[in-house]
Amino acid sequence: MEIRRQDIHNSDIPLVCRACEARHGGVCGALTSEQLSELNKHSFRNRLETGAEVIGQGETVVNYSNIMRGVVKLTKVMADGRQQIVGLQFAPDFLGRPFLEESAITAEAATESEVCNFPRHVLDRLVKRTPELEHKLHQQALKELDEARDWMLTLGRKTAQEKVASFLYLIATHIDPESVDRSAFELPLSRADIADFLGLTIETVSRQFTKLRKENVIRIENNRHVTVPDMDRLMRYAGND
Amino acid sequence: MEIRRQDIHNSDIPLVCRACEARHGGVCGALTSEQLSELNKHSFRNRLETGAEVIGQGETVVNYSNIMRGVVKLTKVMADGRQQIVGLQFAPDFLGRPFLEESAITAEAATESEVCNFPRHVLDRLVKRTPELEHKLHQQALKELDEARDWMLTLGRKTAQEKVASFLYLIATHIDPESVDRSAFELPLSRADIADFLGLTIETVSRQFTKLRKENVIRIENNRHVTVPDMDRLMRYAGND
DNA sequence: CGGGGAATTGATTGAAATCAAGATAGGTGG
DNA sequence: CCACCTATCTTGATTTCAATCAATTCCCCG
Repeated sequence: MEIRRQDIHNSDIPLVCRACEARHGGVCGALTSEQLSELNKHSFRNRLETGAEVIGQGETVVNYSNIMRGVVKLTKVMADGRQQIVGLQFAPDFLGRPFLEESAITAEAATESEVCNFPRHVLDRLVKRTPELEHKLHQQALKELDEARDWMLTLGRKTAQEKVASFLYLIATHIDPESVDRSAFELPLSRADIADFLGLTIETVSRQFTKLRKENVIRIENNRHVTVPDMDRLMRYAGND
Repeated sequence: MEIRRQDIHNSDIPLVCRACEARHGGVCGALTSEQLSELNKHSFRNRLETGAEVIGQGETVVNYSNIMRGVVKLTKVMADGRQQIVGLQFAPDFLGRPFLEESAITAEAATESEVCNFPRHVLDRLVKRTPELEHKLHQQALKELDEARDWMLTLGRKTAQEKVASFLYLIATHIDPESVDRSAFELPLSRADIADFLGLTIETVSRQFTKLRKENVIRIENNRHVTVPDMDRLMRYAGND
């Protein structure tokens, strides 16, 4: 039996939006089909190779984006090159800092990705007229704030082993929100990126992976493919209760 | 010559709100005098001793607050007692996590403080009807997110000396937003709190204070009173370009 | 003036960084 | 299809910065 979608006038919804996740979990869900059409006139989608920069620290924001596929990392760099990843964004997250001209962070594709972009001023205008849209953006900002504060505890107080386990747990629970089986996944980040996310060096990350592997907390194949036999055990290694 | 205030019907504004900072920099600025009166019917102010808890990690949120005076610290604790301060809030900041039943953090007074509380459901209702209020809350969430991410770089990548200098710089620039002279101030946190904010131990914090003092970056009197002869120099010690 | 928590200082240990080789894997061209 | 090349990752040896352990010393308060 076929389920009828809630969209009454499905045909009014732009073709490219129909299958887009951002319309369900993401900010576009706050828009009427007319608004979606309007926004769509000014939007464009593009594919990002791994490492491709969406926006750089200190640059002027011209576009906001929705992540349609892939993982985007948000980084901050110090003058001498020390780097910290301050956030990871997964589809269908909104990408951008509303109400600020200049970006305080760099956003770049951690994996091969696909994003949907719209000019800043177009969305800003739409936000002013659409309380429901501002509410969605507000909700996402609060979610990111919760995540940032969780990570501050990890950065400030956890051991290297707990940090690496925390990272694996984070990826297991975020990489594919639809999947029931979270025990097998591909790491979206290189060892260098993981180190920058955890405030560690590549070598320390590698050593902790080896230790977790030897203690059968995880299995690793081909550097990137991870299997977790017991998720609760991983959580305990992460120091989460 | 006297300047006329922008409030047309100043007499309609609740007495306790008239002098309150939150009406200017804070969220109450988004409200009409009628809304302010309505909210005021359900609000109550109270004084907090140093260390007094506003809300505990895992507890149900019944009130939101505005900080009228003082400094409030937001902390997260691990099961074994390790603690991390994940945010500092200064007057006239809004205190609370909209749209969530349960608090993920503990909020407690870092200094003797004064807050204005309103029931969660009253403000939640008001937010739904007042886009301008949600906008204010959204702005504050984004500000806190920016600050959290700045601090993640500090926690993940800075040395103990840079961390302590970063803390001093943060306090110098936040403690009294009105003050032109930011070179002398009282520390709102004990050494233990500073350690929990920086992801260090008390001893390391103390040693770094001593080092900064010996290198004439700061002067300290009576443990809490700090003078900064050259703010740019402090900023360099903090690793901020 | 004396008691007690907070802060400093000192000695030592330890976890992660750094320095330095190797091993593995993914990609390219013969 | 295989050999080679180069990135990426792992492993090992050593150093270093901050944690830990242990006394004092300093203030604030009664």
